[in-house]
Amino acid sequence: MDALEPDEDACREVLGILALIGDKWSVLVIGHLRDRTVRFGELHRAVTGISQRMLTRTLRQLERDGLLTRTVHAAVPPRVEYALTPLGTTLLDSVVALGGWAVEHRHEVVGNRRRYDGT
Amino acid sequence: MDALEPDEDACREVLGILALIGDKWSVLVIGHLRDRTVRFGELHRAVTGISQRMLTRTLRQLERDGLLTRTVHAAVPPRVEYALTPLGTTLLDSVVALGGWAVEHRHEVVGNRRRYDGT
DNA sequence: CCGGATCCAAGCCGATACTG
DNA sequence: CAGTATCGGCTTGGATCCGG
Repeated sequence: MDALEPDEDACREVLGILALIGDKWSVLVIGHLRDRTVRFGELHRAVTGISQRMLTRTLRQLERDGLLTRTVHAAVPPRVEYALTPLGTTLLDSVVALGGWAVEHRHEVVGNRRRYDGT
Repeated sequence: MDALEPDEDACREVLGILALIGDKWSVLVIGHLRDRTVRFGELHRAVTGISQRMLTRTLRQLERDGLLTRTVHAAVPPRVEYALTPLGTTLLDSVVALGGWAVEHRHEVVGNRRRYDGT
């Protein structure tokens, strides 16, 4: 694992960031913010199956990491908008690149699984 | 999310594969198999903190996906060796690439977190 | 409209003990 | 040596109700 361990405890940081990529909701949310600014309710409808709770938690974490911004417009009704930061955009690009691997090899992988399960 | 949704249900497959990357143990195990063939006990010692149970489960899943091979040498004492398949190697390359993003931006991310938590 | 707070079920994961 | 089996704690995530 040397390539992922420049020094000893950087490893935890890197793994923590990779875990972000592995999180289903994070990826979907980031994907939906690719080019636009999106409101909370809009995301709630767009990301199929996410609960309000999980959407809030996911957005908070991504905001904490500086991957997106949260802007509250004081008004009635309330209006909260989310958008990717430049940092978030670079991450999205990298994730899409890795997603390319998944798209390329997904048939191979599911084929392997079926063969393994059949055996 | 169009780039990750070539068609409707491919999305689940791709997300499932991305989840693999998010799995701490999978990444560490794959990393240790980069260039060598490794025995079970050797992995157990190399991957710090992993339990026997988790190592077995992780290896089984990676084998199921066709990312590594498991070869049993009938002998006493038993001897089981694990090695990356070509498919596994291509995944490792992609993961290392994404790990590059994490290494590049990790200070920025943890800085953001500290600022957020401080506020 | 946005999201915090609470309750509760499901599943993960480590520790431990036991087999071929 | 390389696992499997079982148990118990703990996290995770959905549902629901409530507040700004």
